[in-house]
Amino acid sequence: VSIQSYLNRLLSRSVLNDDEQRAILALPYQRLEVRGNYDFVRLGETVDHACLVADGAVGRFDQNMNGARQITAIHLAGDMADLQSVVQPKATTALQALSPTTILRIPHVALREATARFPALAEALWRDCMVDSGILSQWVVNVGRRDARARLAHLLCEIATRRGMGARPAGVAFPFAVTQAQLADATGLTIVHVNRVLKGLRMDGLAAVRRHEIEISDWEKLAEAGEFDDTYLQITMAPEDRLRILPLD
Amino acid sequence: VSIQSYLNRLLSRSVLNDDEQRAILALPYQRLEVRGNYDFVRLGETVDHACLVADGAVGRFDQNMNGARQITAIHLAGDMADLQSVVQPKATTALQALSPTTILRIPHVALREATARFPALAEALWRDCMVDSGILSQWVVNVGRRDARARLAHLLCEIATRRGMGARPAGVAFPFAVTQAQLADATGLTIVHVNRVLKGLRMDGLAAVRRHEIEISDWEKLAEAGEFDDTYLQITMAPEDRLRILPLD
DNA sequence: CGTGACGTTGAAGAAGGTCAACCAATGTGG
DNA sequence: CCACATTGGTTGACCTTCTTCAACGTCACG
Repeated sequence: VSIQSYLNRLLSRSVLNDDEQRAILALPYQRLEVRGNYDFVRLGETVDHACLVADGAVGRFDQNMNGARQITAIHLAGDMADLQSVVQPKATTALQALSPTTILRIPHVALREATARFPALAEALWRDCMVDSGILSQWVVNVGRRDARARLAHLLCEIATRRGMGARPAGVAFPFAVTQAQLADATGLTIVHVNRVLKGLRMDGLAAVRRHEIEISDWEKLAEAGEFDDTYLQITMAPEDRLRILPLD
Repeated sequence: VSIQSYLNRLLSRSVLNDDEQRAILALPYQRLEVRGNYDFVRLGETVDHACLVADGAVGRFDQNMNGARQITAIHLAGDMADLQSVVQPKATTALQALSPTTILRIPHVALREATARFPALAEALWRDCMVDSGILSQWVVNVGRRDARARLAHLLCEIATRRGMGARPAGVAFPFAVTQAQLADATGLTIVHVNRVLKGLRMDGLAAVRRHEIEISDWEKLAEAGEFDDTYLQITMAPEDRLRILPLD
């Protein structure tokens, strides 16, 4: 996974001309391998680069004052984990690799040059940030208004859909390394309870989370249990709905 | 409250030159009076204007499939309630007035013209969206990792601080109309439990929520109970920390 | 082949939800 | 100006969900 996949992602929601697309592909970066559970962006740190997840997964970690951790976002391969740092370089949350992860660090300077030269790129990046914001908003609903089983089912559906593995008639399994502790931090539950609820989902034949993969056994039932509706992810946007405010030259 | 207050808000975090400031102040708008509990932006609707809250308060409403409602953001006078609609005109959540509210509707066309002419304005607006996103992120921590008392205390501290009423040594009261049902929707609790917890806060002399005002009796204790730290609001940003990526001409 | 990280299970208790009733304030039509 | 309806606030009794604590199992890796 490289910059091309991020460009594809931008193009799935925004319209960019050839020059603009080339400007994205020409962005310089520095490859960084990060081990699991490592904070590669710390709270309060001022960063001069944005982090594109090339492989693995990244969690955005907040915590309350008793040290109880809360994951407020998960970024998968192809996602820009802290695009907002371009306009807000001081990190308000920490970024931690959930498993061994490859990061492409893209200097802010390069992004700023590109957006200054091509305002439509600024627009596309701003839009990308807003999609993340919409996901965050659903996250609030998830922890605020769903019980444990629905929370976990919803989270699994979201991850599967974002990995392109959602809504299959038959069961699927895809590689994804996540611990029960991380699921607990993402759903606002305790590890013990996550364990019990996962057992329930497994027993009922909805889904199984194993050490290195997630298996969705019955998408229909899982989506129903998690009250999942994928529109908020804005993943399958019809070409005519893709946007550009600025003229195409 | 008018456009000037929104400009002030932008200037508290971004650097804008005179022309850019004038462009903001010159934005056209249409005034709209909205009664409490009225959805003035509905889910799925495509809007062609952004809503600046001139007076009153607005909630961003999501809901799960059982109809349980969750407020994912509260916008106060001086806030732009759906700035993200400029780059994403299809509403992913509903906006509802929490009490009788005055909205200034600013046409997207005007905002787009302004940002196309002055890219630094696009930057400032993008940044403003990201501040809201940071608040949203804390909202996840609030509902995910704090008990009922802390959630309510935190919410009251946030509202007070955003109204410029935070961190006073003596007690203060400020006008703010919110029902216990709305507080329940914002904190992911039930009305009954909100009632009991508010009673506790009142009895312990921390704060009192009345029909038309909120009284903060003891800021110190309330902030402690809510684990409140206002940095995430980015309200008091030193002038030298205010940002501009683009050159100042 | 030990050691640490992760997963699993049981028992007990606390936080919060549910149901149901009642009260207080405001607003409206006759 | 009053009868009545409506909305919002308050309280008690009971029950469910989730947490806490504590122990033990299991897998991977040096």
